[in-house]
Amino acid sequence: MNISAAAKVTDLPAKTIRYYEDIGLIKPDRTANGYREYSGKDLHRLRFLQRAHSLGFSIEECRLLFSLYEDQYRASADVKSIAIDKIRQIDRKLDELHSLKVTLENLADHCHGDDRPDCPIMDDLSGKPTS
Amino acid sequence: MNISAAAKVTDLPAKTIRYYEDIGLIKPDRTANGYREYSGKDLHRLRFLQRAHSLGFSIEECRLLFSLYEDQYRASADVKSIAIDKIRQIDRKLDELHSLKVTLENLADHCHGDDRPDCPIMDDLSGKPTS
DNA sequence: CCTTGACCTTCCACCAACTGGAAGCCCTAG
DNA sequence: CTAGGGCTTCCAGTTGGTGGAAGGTCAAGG
Repeated sequence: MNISAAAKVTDLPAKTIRYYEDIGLIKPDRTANGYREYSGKDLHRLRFLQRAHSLGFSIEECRLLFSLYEDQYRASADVKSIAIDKIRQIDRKLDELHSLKVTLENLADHCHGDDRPDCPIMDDLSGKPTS
Repeated sequence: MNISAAAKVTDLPAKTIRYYEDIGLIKPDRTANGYREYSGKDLHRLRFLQRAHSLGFSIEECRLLFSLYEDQYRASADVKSIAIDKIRQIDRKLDELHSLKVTLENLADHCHGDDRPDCPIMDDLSGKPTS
């Protein structure tokens, strides 16, 4: 299977698949003319990477997860702890975004939003003390 | 005021301030020896940028916001619509992170997390149908 | 006067995770 | 035989900086 077909079945852009090869995540065979040839194993690996990445794991985390996947004796606890870590990272990001949102909403709520120039959002950004 | 003092009062790393100059966000004077010299106006501008950026606005959005800030006749509605847009972006990101979290939590909850190798997280990543 | 150390300057490289595009080979259909 | 599409490589750009090297400047201490 060549790269564009592999791209279709794995739901990854061809460019990304080449990039994954650059950084050593996958090493497909080559046909006589130099084209990349993806085996079933390669496709499985790419799908694994696609799923892990879409779950928010970084490339390096995906690399680690796949090496754990290939190690048939690894403890499930090792995998679980990575997932738990990722959940904590997501929680921190959620908190941060939530407080940003609250701040912005407060500012926007106090801005009348018409064609007059006075604007509490600008006052805040420019460091004017809140009245 | 030289760059390290400016860094202190604006809560921005000196490197970042130089970077902001590179991309045209600020143009401090230079003293005879070539050192950057930050005026009160410059500091105000840097603080504006720092606050806007910490509220989640991108560099280009900060640039836009500052040009609106300098336009004393702009309508507050123009500023408000940028803030509302940003709030919507944050909402989308919150939704996305939340569903990631739910998915990961489901996977982690079903993983016994001990020293045995079988692991539902891996099963999911490798495309094994959920039992 | 000289040295030392803390500044400052510029420039270049690097991070993640791709994406776009150019130049050029390959293959097939008409 | 040519046109198109797909494939290859390589280079540059994205965002928002960060780290470091090489070298100029300045003030204090001996």
